[in-house]
Amino acid sequence: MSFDYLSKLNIEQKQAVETTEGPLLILAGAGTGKTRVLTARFAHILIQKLAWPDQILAVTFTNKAAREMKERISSILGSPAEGLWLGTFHALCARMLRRHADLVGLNHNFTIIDTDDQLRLLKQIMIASGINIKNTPPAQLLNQIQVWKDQALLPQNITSAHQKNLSADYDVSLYEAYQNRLRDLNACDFGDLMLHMVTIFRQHPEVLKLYHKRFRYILVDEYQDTNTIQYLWLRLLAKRDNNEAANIACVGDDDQSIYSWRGADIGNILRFEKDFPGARIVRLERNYRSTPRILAAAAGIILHNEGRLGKTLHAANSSEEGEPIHVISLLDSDEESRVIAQQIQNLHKENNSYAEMAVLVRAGFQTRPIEEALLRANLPYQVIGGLRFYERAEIRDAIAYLRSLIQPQDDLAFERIVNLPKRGFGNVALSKLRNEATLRKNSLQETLTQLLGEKKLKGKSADSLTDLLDSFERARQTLSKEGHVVAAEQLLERSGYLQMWRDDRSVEAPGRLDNLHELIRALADFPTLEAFLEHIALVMDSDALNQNKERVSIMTLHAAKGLEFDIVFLPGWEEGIFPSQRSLDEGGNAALEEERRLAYVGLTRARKKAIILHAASRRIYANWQDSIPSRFIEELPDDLIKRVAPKQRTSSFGSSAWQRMKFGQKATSFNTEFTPRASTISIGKSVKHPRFGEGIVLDVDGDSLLINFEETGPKRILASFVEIMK
DNA sequence: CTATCAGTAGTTTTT
DNA sequence: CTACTGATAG
Repeated sequence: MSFDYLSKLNIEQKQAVETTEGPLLILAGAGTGKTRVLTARFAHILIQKLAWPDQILAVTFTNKAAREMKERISSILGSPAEGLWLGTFHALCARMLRRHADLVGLNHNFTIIDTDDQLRLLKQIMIASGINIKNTPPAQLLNQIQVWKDQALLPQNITSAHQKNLSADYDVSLYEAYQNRLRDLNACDFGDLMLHMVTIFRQHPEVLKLYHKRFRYILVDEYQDTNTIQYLWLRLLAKRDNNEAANIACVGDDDQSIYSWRGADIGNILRFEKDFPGARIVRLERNYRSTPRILAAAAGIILHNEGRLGKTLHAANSSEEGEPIHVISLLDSDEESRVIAQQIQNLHKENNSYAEMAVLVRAGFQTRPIEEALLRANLPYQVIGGLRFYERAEIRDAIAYLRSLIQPQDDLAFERIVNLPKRGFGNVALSKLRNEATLRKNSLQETLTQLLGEKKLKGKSADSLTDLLDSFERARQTLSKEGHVVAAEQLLERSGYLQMWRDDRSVEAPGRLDNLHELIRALADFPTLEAFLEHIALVMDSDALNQNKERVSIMTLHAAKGLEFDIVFLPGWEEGIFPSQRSLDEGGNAALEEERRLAYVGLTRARKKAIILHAASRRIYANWQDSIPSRFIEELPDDLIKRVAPKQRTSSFGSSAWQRMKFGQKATSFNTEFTPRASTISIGKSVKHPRFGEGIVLDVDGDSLLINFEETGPKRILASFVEIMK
């Protein structure tokens, strides 16, 4: 057998692959071939026959990473990799929990509920215990419960020390009540998937032993992002009774730990050698992605952090230094967006593909002005992140219908759709039904069926509810006869849910209908509704669809981790924005270091070119705010950057703000083709825009024109994007 | 029960 | 500015 997976590896990578026995920490810097090593290691263990496929546990954080790994393993092996224990922490825990559910009082077919359901449930519990929801928001407690769960804390483990972030109005008994209610509903929230498994491992050593026997090798991706419970879960699985060294290999990069606010504990990776005595450490420092200049700039920033394991990236292909990092200083945030659009346009003319450019922002609100600028310049873009397919309201509604169909006792799902479309059954009636259901110790759906049978409900609402229940009944029959796809479609149709959107005259309605049809289509990819629901509960990503599109990507720095682009724009490098004020206020120096790691992540996304921008004045919501350049700009080594500033303008723009800019005096002439043509354009002229068509100029403000378009009405457009008509 | 309005808050979010 | 929530009127 000759599998050519080792020859492509460098010496450190090879070492990481071939050191199969004992604990191993692979410190893999950005762009050093981490995924390649992980998959090669996996394949190596199989090919050397050190273990069977089902004796390796491979854990990732994202479904995307799991999918990628699976594909690459298959391609090394030359056959599809089946039966692997490869997946996200949550997916793997769900798989285990289905086998041992009874040990925590659940049935094996438990439902995994989403955030909406969690909140609704907790709200009900709080109202039931007479708490004023207005003063004590359920969301706050829910958040705390999640934090507790991430720390592996059960209700009985909560002490006053764990509650100091929470007002006294939130009693711990609420957490207990929430857990009890979940158990009664045969449901789990996301945190429970891990919490229950850790609980089971701790209370039932015989179960843990099963997995000890099974897993000979453990691989963990993104170890720097593990939180306490994930760490405990791993340690329980890795540490054996006889103190024999576990074959656990963790890959991570302490410099890319950016999720502490979600409970990720950078200490886990820093502590690795202590946790696993005799651990070996392999550093991957050869970067195959970026130019030496970009790497040096990133290094210059991250050097300011303390408490690192220490690691320096070297460019593997260092024949050319590469371009300096551009730092563009601008007057205001509007100009920032315009310059980004302008530069994208220029770079595209120089044969750079849109798909190889990305704009990485610190926070979501920064995307809108950039989107607008790209839209005006008629440049193709996509915003990554935001609402994912399965988070859209109509999809969640449809899912609630499907859950109610196969699990009539799923009250949370039923509540969501009982009055959707409107069936004259609002909050008042719903809480009456809830009370009645509690009395009868029955599900909402069953209780409603009984009440209708007893003729306890009358009028229009009784009719439409009878219709609803009838739709469920018929769909259940269809399910057994014609399969789940037909049944699902029939249910959504007969219940009037699809019609509700057809009747909706809003602009979003057609899109929502499309999504619903897409959902029905996707059902065919799964053998059963149960399999489909499990998939969407755990595999909520949909970015597999968006690849290879010839578009500029706009996303947050967090969302960009793991991705790479030729050219990366980094706007908003201003104190208060990046580093984020809120972060600094709440987390002090630790938070500043995390912000700095974010900057490091941002820069190392770029292969060839990184462009940092900052503005002296930024529009935040309604008003303008002055801002000074980010300290991270000052931390960049001077010889690696090139400062670029627009021409000093004579227009009415705030020159006082400009004066306050730290780099104002250094500002050189703006050297891109950013040429306002306002001089030739005046009020009353007819102009033509590639996207909006023809219009009349109503107002001129510098290079920004107010144009009344024939088709779309007045819009603000950059002068360079329109043509003057004779 | 539903529609409308006023008031409020507004980092990051792999599952 | 806007998107979401809760209270109030119809």
